[in-house]
Amino acid sequence: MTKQKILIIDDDKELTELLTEYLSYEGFELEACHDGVAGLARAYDASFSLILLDVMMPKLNGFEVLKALGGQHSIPILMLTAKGDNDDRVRGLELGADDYLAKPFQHRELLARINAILRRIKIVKTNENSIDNQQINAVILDHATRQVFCHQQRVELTGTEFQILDLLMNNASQIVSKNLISEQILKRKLSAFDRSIDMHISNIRRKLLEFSPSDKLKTIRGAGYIFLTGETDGLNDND
Amino acid sequence: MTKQKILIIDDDKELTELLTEYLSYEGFELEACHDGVAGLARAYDASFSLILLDVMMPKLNGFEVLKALGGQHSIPILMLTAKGDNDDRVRGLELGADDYLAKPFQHRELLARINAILRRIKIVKTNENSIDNQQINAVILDHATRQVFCHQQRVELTGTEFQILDLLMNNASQIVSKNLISEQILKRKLSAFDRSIDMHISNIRRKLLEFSPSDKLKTIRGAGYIFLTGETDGLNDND
DNA sequence: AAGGCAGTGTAAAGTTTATGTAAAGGCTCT
DNA sequence: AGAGCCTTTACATAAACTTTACACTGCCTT
Repeated sequence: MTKQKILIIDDDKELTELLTEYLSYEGFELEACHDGVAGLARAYDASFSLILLDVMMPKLNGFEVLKALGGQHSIPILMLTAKGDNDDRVRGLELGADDYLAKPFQHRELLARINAILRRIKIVKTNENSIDNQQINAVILDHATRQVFCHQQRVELTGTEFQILDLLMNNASQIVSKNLISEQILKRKLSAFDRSIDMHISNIRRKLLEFSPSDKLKTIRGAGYIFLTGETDGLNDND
Repeated sequence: MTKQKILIIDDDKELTELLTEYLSYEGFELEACHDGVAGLARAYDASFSLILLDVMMPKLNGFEVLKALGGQHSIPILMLTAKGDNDDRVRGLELGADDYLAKPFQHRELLARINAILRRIKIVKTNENSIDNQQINAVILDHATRQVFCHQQRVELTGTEFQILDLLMNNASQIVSKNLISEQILKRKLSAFDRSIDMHISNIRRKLLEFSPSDKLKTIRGAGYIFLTGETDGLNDND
């Protein structure tokens, strides 16, 4: 997966530099704004995974930024503040912040809180997309018995092949990157010349094609693979 | 919506009663367990929306319960503890807790934190089910499947072309410089006689024109390109 | 107004990179 | 040791990207 981007909105440049260095080291991509107005403008960029928002700032303070974004903002917000009193925390949370950390804080705690928020989002997204026993495009995947059928005929898949097909079917019609497959199924980072995934895909393709005339796995060069739903969803390139 | 259920795991019966009363009043349905083993057993009931987990408990402490549930548990967990020290908090968060609140706490802060977690989950679920497409000037860009449509017809773009079009559409009606395109998409500085961007633009133009009579990419000599919105936004000088 | 120049459009050639797959190698379990 | 599975190697192929080359366009200079 690509690096997750974090937006820091804080007028303390020394702090933003420190955090940028620390969080970059932890694998995030950082961008800093030094006042509320600039920060608010950037906060609409959906490519950010999380926003670190200071309360005390020139032009527009943290609470005002929160209000402007509205309670339903889709990017999670972690508030940072010098004042750590209870009412302040509650106010921030009620205005839509996801968490609240009082300065000074230890970097490790900030990281843990960031990860907690991102982890929860990831879990929710994963659960939202997974179904237990599904049939798509003549392929049936039975989790209980770990069997796969294609056009009512049994297909013999290995464990890894089953998991990859499962992942692809859970995200049918959507691109699934090799990177994701590697991390989710093979439990390792995808390294430069690793061809394992290509091989597994190749094998799944071959086995499914034994019982079906059409290739159900579409390659998106440079991006990943898609399990085709079979409805003419615009994915077939010859209609 | 039906009432959301919260599971409290805490051996302090006085506290659980207080919380039960308070949170019931706030519209939640409560259930309490008074030791780790009983709590762990109930924690697998997916009908709970959230778990309040005490650290200091007989039989199995909060950290052990967390570990047993694993980092990917689908029910969010808010830890409660008498010890509020940093290491403890970080440990809890790293083990999979979503938040951490030190006793004694004000009921209102607990409620705010509970709501913050539940709100985030709701937002993510809502977003996940809504499609993340944008349509401008008869061009639709679908991020999930990485497909592009122009006047309802599929346009085959390469990865780089897709990214450039995405960038341009995200800044529709605004000038996007070649420099920016080069740095954002091609990940390199734009050098003197580099014509790559011109080529990509040319290809995107050609592909879109197959399905549309009007050119959607306007060249601003010496400055960059603009994705036209189609409304007469003052950018079209000849139609 | 003519000429020159830098920026742009695009076809075509050249280069790089990603992918498909057979085959060999290696690991693990029995 | 054998079977089964996963990974690596190797090579062919296809796709994408960049460079080259030349025509054209708009703008500035003279």
